[in-house]
Amino acid sequence: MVAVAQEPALSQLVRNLHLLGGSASRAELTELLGCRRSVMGYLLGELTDRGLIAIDRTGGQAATTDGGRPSHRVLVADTAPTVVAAQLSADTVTAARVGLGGHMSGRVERTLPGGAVTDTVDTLCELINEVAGGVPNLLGIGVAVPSPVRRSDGYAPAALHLGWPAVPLGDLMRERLSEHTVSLGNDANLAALAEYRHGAGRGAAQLVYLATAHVGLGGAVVSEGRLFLGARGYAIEPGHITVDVAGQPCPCGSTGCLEIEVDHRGLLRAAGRSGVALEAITSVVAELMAAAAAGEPTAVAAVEQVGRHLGTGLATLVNITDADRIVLGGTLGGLYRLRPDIVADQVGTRSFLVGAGAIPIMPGELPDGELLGAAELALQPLLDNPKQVLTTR
Amino acid sequence: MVAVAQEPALSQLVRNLHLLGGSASRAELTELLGCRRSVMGYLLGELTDRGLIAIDRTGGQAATTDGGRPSHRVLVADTAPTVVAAQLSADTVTAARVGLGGHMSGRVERTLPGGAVTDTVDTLCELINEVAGGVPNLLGIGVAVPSPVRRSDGYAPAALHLGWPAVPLGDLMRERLSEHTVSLGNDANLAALAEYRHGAGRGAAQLVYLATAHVGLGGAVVSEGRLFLGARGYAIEPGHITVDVAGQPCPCGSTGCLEIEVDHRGLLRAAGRSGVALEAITSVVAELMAAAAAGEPTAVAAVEQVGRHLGTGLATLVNITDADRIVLGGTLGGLYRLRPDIVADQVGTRSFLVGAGAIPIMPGELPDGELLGAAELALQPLLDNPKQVLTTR
DNA sequence: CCTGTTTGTGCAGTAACTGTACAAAGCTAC
DNA sequence: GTAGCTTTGTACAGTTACTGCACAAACAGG
Repeated sequence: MVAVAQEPALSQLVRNLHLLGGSASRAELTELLGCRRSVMGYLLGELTDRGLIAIDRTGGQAATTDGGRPSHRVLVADTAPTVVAAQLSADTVTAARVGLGGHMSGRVERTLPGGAVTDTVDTLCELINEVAGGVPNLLGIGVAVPSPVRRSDGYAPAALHLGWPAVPLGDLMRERLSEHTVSLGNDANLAALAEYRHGAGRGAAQLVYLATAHVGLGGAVVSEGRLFLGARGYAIEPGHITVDVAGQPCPCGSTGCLEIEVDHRGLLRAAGRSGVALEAITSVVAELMAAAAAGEPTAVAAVEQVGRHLGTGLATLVNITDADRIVLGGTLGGLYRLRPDIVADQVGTRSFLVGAGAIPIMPGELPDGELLGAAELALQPLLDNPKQVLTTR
Repeated sequence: MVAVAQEPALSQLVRNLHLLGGSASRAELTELLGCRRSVMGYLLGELTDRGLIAIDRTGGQAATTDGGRPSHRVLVADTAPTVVAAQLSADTVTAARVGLGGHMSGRVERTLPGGAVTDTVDTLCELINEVAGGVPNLLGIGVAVPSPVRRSDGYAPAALHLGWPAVPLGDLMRERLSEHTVSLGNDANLAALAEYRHGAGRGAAQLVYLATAHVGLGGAVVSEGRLFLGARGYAIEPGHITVDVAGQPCPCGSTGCLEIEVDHRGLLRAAGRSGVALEAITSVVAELMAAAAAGEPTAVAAVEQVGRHLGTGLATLVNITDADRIVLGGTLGGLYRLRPDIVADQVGTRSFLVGAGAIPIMPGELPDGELLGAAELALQPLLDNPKQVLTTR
């Protein structure tokens, strides 16, 4: 209903190369951009001059040569800029290097000792500095955070699941990493972005993503290729969608909220195992999922109940967003794999205007989606405006 | 969190002129585009050559001359293309001519006789042909429809409030208006777009719009300047957000849905006046609102109850969209004017991360928002790509 | 080695701006 | 009324980012 203006060809080219994993044949790219071969020559020349790409002319292993001249291979060059991605979760911090194309290397993980906010930020930034050390052409640092994050500056107004008050997380990190550009994003948002670009969400016009991690529930929408962030960056808090009016009371004052019914504690409660200590939740949930997969009746019943509630919540999100793809991350992906029928049935019967089965539901494909998404965030300037980022020569 | 590529200057210029009502000083436009005066000269030359604008050099009534040379006035030319906007509602059809800048002329309205779908479409298209007759440079026809509309082709999967089955409305209209480009959109979406561009939603990053018309409830979101349509165009059906778990049963199977509680029938029910005939609803609601304004207790109580439910529903929408502006159209705007405190309180206390009063709520400013929005839809190609639309010379 | 197919390249050309220097138009003060 | 100031429009010579065409290169099959 509302069209868009065409975007600069160079940016399109870099984005396509990135989405193809950093390697593509020249002919393939020409096809995707819909431009002449001479234009591609000009564009590749620009990028080669700036050290972003290298071209392999040997055409040795050209897959499909229909009798014609084999196409050159376009690769991300060694001299191309790289980013460092980091993830903060309830009990660990992770960091890795990621280049254009989305390939991750040097991944390190560390257990959080707990303690004050500044201690955690210190640990996180130390890990980042370790990974960033010696990286020659570091474009920036992207960080995935398990709390709402203000888009303008990375302020975290309420990191509930970390037990934190409002924290100017962006400022704290920039103080400690002052020589680099630091961008922060909510972990569910970033995982959704990663799935959209490199995983189960590829090609969706309107992607709804939902995931459970350690505690709580995160969600995101990628709409026409862009994260739906809202005015401040706090959009899509799916936790308090009502899925069962006769359900559990929620601290928010309502009952049967999606978060309460389908997060890890909700799943354990459904299996009659309330009161598991926070530290043990991840492993107990893993056991429960294994038991359900093995057919243990209590576990199966819990999965079924949570699956129904999940489907109900998804239907509400589908009605609001008119999604054409649903991706489930974390434990929700495993849960869906066990009983796809229950989730799909709820979505089909409760969403208006959409026939049952019309919306593909799939588990997330990326084990490190949050981390990869954080890299996407840091790579964004390169994708949007390659010329500006790659200072000439 | 995700930046955008800059758009072509010519398109930006046309859009700015449109948003300024079709008349602006040259200096003002230069300031808005952030370009040099010479660039503005080039751009205006292009548009003048193509007959879109005219320049008034007399500078007679220059408002602010700080001692310098007064700026020329840029106006939409008589030779500029025009569109015809039409609106289909439950009991009437309306049409008018609209030009760049959003000025409406030749508005005509006709009562619908009822009858089969094709009769209604006939009446609508006859009215459009009347208004379109003799228009010299007709760019296209935009139509606002009180039902979901598929963005790809204008198919209406369920025009519930018209009592219609699924109808290929776009095809039916294009058959009858084959010489023109016809675009269809949902009326709430289009009213929201109009309020965003010309009314109470100006400047919002994330606008939530909600309105009641004859029967039912419509909603829309304008996100970063663009309508949030979803994959097919069916996004933001706000009618079935739960606002009162102990509320009225809804045909959808749930209870206390937003639509059931706050649409015209809900308002009348709250005032103890169920069972008003469909034809009389509009006038009886008007009476009720007048009585509430005059302080009549039953009417006031009804307004208060509906206001609370409205606020609850808005809070849910705010939590999902992270809005920074709420515009209420139709009767909801009047209701808000009567008791702004009740609505604002509910929104403030029930939306996470946002302090009370942080989100400006305002009644719609445009009495013919749907119609104006339909014009926006038809004008869109001109705004997006002026060069392509204005065939040279 | 010739043919057919597909692909890369050199180069001249163009659309869409951009920057600078300068002229024009108004107001104010003398 | 004209000099001085401010702000604004204009002419014109670049520059950037492509675009189209003609041609050469690389491979497969006969």
